[in-house]
Order: sequence, then C-alpha cells, then structure tokens
Amino acid sequence: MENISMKDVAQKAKVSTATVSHVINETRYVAEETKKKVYKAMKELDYQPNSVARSLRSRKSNIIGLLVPLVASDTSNFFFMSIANGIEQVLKENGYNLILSNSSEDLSIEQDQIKVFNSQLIDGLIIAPVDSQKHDYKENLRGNYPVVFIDRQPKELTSDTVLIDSGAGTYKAIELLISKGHTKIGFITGPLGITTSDERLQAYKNALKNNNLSYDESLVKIGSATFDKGHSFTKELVEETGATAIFAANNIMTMGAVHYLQEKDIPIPDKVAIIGFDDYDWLRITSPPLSVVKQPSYEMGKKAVELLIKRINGSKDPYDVHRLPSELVVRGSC
Amino acid sequence: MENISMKDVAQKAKVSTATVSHVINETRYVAEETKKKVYKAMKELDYQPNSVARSLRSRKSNIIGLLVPLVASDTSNFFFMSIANGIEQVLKENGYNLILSNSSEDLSIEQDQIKVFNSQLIDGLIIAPVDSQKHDYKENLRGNYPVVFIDRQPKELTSDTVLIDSGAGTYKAIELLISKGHTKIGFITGPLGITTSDERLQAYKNALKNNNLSYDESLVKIGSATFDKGHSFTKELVEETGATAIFAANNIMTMGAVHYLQEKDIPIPDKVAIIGFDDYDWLRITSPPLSVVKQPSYEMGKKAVELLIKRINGSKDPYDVHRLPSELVVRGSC
DNA sequence: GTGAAAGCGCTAACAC
DNA sequence: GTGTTAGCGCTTTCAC
Repeated sequence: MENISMKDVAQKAKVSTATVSHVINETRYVAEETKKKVYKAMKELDYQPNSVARSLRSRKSNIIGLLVPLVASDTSNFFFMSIANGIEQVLKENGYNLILSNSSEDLSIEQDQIKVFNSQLIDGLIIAPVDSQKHDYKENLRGNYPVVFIDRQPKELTSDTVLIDSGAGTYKAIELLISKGHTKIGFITGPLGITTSDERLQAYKNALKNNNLSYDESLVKIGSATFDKGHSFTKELVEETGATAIFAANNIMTMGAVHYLQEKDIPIPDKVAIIGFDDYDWLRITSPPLSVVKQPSYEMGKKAVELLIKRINGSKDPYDVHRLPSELVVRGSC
Repeated sequence: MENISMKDVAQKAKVSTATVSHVINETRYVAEETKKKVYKAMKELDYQPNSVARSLRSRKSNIIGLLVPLVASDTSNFFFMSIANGIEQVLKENGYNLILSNSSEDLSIEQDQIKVFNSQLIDGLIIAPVDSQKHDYKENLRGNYPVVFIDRQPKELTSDTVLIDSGAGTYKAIELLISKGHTKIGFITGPLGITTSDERLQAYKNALKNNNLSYDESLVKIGSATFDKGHSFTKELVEETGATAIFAANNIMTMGAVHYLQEKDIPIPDKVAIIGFDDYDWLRITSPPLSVVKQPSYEMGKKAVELLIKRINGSKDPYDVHRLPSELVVRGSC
C-alpha cells in the first residue's frame, strides 16, 4: 500500500499543504467550503497523518515514557502494573501515549533504557528508580524532557517526586499490634537501601520506641523480596524467635508469610497475628481475610501524570515532593 | 539545553554528516582514524541521536504497539500484564520498544487507539481484540504494518494469531472432576462471544458428553467477569442447584468462588471441589491450594513477538494460527 | 574512503 | 483566507 501524504491530499483538494495542515490542526481560520474539500479528499484517499514527521517538525511526540523495575516473579509486578494502568488512563485523557519500559530492577539496564528515551522520542518520563540512594540520576537524565520520580525518593531533588507515605501506614499497623498485646512483632522486608523499605523499617522502630518496647534485631528479617523468603523468614520468626505477630513490608513476602501460617495450620490471629502490604483482591480470599497497609497506586500514577504535564506545558515552579497517604485496612488477621 | 545534532558533531570532527551517520550505524567502511575523531566529537558534545528524525527518514521506528483490553478491576489485568511483560522482554532483546495501549475492553476506544497507531508510528502491532467475532478488524487495521492477534481469534484470518488452547486444559479439568465422582459440576464464565469463553464452555460440554453426563443448563452461570459475580454464582450453584464441584473459567471469578466457599466454611474439596483458571502465586495461599488450568502467558507474548518480527523483516508466509497448550495443575482443591 | 545534497512529511513564519 | 517555502535531523544515492 502506497503512503498517502499531505501533499496528495492538498493536490486532490486543490489547496496548499498549509491549508490541509491547518484544517487538521485547527490552527488558523479556514473557510467552511475549503474545509469540506479537504475533509473529502482526506476521506477519499484514506489519509493517515504521519505522526513521526509531525513530531520531528513540532518537537513534540505526545509520548510519555514510563520506566519501572519489574522482576520476573509473577507477583511483585502488581504494584507497578497497577500504577502503569493509572498512568495510562490519565495520559489518554490528555491525548498522550505511553511507552512502557522495564529496568528489571537492574541499574545498567535502566541506564540503557534511559539512553533510548534520551534520543528525543518522549515528551516526559515517569520513573521508579532502581537505585535512588546511591546512584545519581542527574547524569543520565539529561534529555531535554521533564522527569517525575515515583515510589522511591532520589537522593537529590532534581525533579518532581511522588511518594507514598508508607511509614504512616506501617506505624499504625505496628501500634495496632502492640495495642493488642503483642510484644514480639516480627518484621519482614526486602533489601534495604530503597527508600520504601527504609521508611517502613524506621516506622517499625519508631512505633516500638514510642510504646516503650525495645528494638530486638533478631525480630527483623531482611532478604530478597520473594515468596520463599517470606515463607522462611516467617518460619524462623515463629519457630525460633517466638514472634506472635508478623508484619510483612511488601506484597510478595506477605504471601509467603501467609502461606507458611496456613500450611502449618497456625491459627490467625489467635496464635500469630499478621498484617501485610498492598491491597489486592486476592487478599480477600485468605481465611481470615488479611489486614494490610494499602498504597494508593492509581492515585500515585495520576498525580505523577499531572505533575509531568504541568512541566511539559512549561511550569517553572520549584521541584516538589508529594506524599500520598497510605492506609491501614483492618480485616480479620490481627 | 541546546540540542546537539549530527551537523554539530560533523563540524566538530571535521567530517561530513554522512560519515557521522555511517559511523553510528556501521553502514559503510570508515577509516579507524576518522571513526575516532567522530566518537570523540560525539562524546564531547554529548550527542544524542534523534530517533524521530531517524524514523522519518528510514521509515522504521523500532517501536511495537501492544493493545490489550484491561478493565478497571485490580485483578483481571494480571493475565494481560503478564503477557505484556513477556512481550517487553523479548522485544528488548531485539532492539525494539513497546508502546502499551489499553482498549478497556471497549470497541470504540480500541478503534481510536488503532487510529493512533495507524499514523505511521509503529513497526508492528500485537493486539488482543475486544470483539474478535463480530467486528471486522480488516477495516481498521490498514496501517502499513504487520499485526499479530493474541488470545482471541478474529473471525477472518487476516494476520498471524497466537492462541492458548484453553479448551484442552478445561476438558482435562472437567474429566478429573468426573473421575472423582462428581456429576453436578457448576461452570462459571464471563460473557460468551469472545473465543476464549466459548472454547472453555464447549470443552465443558464435550467432557460431559464423552463421559455420558447430560448437559444441565442450570449448572452454567454466565455473567460479567467480576469477583462478585464469581461469588454469587457459586452461592447459587451450591445452595440452589446442588453442585458438588465448581469450575471457574477465568481468574477473577475463581477468586470470587473461593471467597464464597471460605466465607461459608465449606470444606474444600470434601463438600465442594473447585478448579480455577490461571496460575498466580496467590493461589498457593488458599487452603487447600487451588488446582487450576494454567495458561502460558509469557510464552504467548514471546511467540507473538517472534511472528511479528518475522513479518517486519519481510516474511510472506501464509498467515498462521499458533495454539499453545494449557496445562492442568492439580493441587488440593479437587 | 569520504562528501554533497536530496528529501522523508510535516509545521509555521512570512507574504499577499 | 490562503499559498510559498524553509527546515526539523537524519539516511542514502551519487559522485569523486
């Protein structure tokens, strides 16, 4: 199939390409009669505007990049995919499209993907950085497009950032467990060094301190964020450390923890209470239904898009960090 | 920040833009000395090639579109997101990028999104069509890029198609239930008319027939694919129709069904056996762990990409329908 | 072994 | 109200 260009339309409608362009973009007045001719020619030729040429000329692609750290495991992706979904929705309403890209939680892959984005393809980037604390993103992110960081706070404030205050939800969860009389509360987390993990552990410590409980290192288990680690950490905490309550600081380890308790027929919450992280439908089907700290992922995506579009439209406001509240959802497991 | 173009690099390196281009793309011989000069200039200027200009000129964007029908509910997306993940992975290995787009399971939104793609932006499209049986995609999909259909078979074979033979897994599941002595097997499904649902229902009927069980319409519940429908259908089947086994034909209704059984403390599988659809980590945490029909979503994404890239590279083979096998994973719930 | 220059399809400044 | 035309940054043909 041959490609129809604006020139073809212009010829057929007996007008100039400028007129065709202005009809399409409604960017200057065109007489009704002329418009009609142009529309007719477009229809007859089945004209499809070439968005690449348009982007080149207008220096605007209407495409937004999203770079998230998905790992192979089936479940850890839910959170970011949920965000992606929210972002996609809001972008569409604003006439933008989404390029989804995956850093696989690997810094060098992330840098490669950023290089792809730097080649003038996108109007803006939303990124959940792999290594927000040690790595300096200023060096890589020097494409001439605005950037919004999500979920993890970069060490320097060089862009707008949207975070979830997961500390607050964690703090409430731990306090709830304490109020129910638990003194040995196990804390299971993925690797430290990303802001979300650090924040949750800090909230755990604070809650203990403010309630006159001493911090016991043996109750804190740190390892890769996997189902199996969630499982084995819970086993250790319950069997060896004598924990009567478990807090899991991410969704996949939550599942591993629940799995262990159900497998051993340990009564929840009578023998061991548990509070998990992230709220998904599947948590409703455990028995009893799981209490969780819920993160507003959709809202985070939405907020990120709003900030990004504001920047694309030229805002020069000082960079801002937005914190969305996390919420403690109390169900039967504690 | 000013934009550095190839011209700047050429000037700095005292060569022509042609040479710079050939150095970057390794598309004709360039003397080592010259190459070095060019690389040096690129580095010093921090040159980022403009992929939009490249696409315009070379008529190749290295971008693939993916159009999937996600709906708002948190869980129904897992399947397609899992596919997206697989696709993204394989594309990256081949130097392509992914534009993710969402039809929201709505035909008119889908057509709008296809129009966006038709504007010469993408080199190929992978689509899980909303309405594969009634709607004729030939009319919309006339961009000059190859297309691969996934998950749902379009009524006419106008493109390569990758499907999962979910009928085979369903058949095995129903036969297993029959072999355990069940004669009243409830079947819960989302709306018919999409090939996957139709295929699963047909397999159910076939399994009954081949085992000399009569088909009882009151055991088949058809409705929107939601958690709550899965819940209420199961309730009706167990309380009113007297079903002793449940087969749920998609993942979200599976969850609703399990939720009902656990809520009512109905012993699984002693009182009611259940087999669900799609295999995710969270199914391991139900008690007992759920038996499911597992779909190879990653493999489907991978196969779709392979077919698409073959077409992009000019293959003129006749269109092909690939069927990937589904698998019955037997755990404790039946 | 390298350069000059046309042109991909569009937008927008300038002209009338 | 509309047309002419330069040029976005790159690839590629033709020339030497």
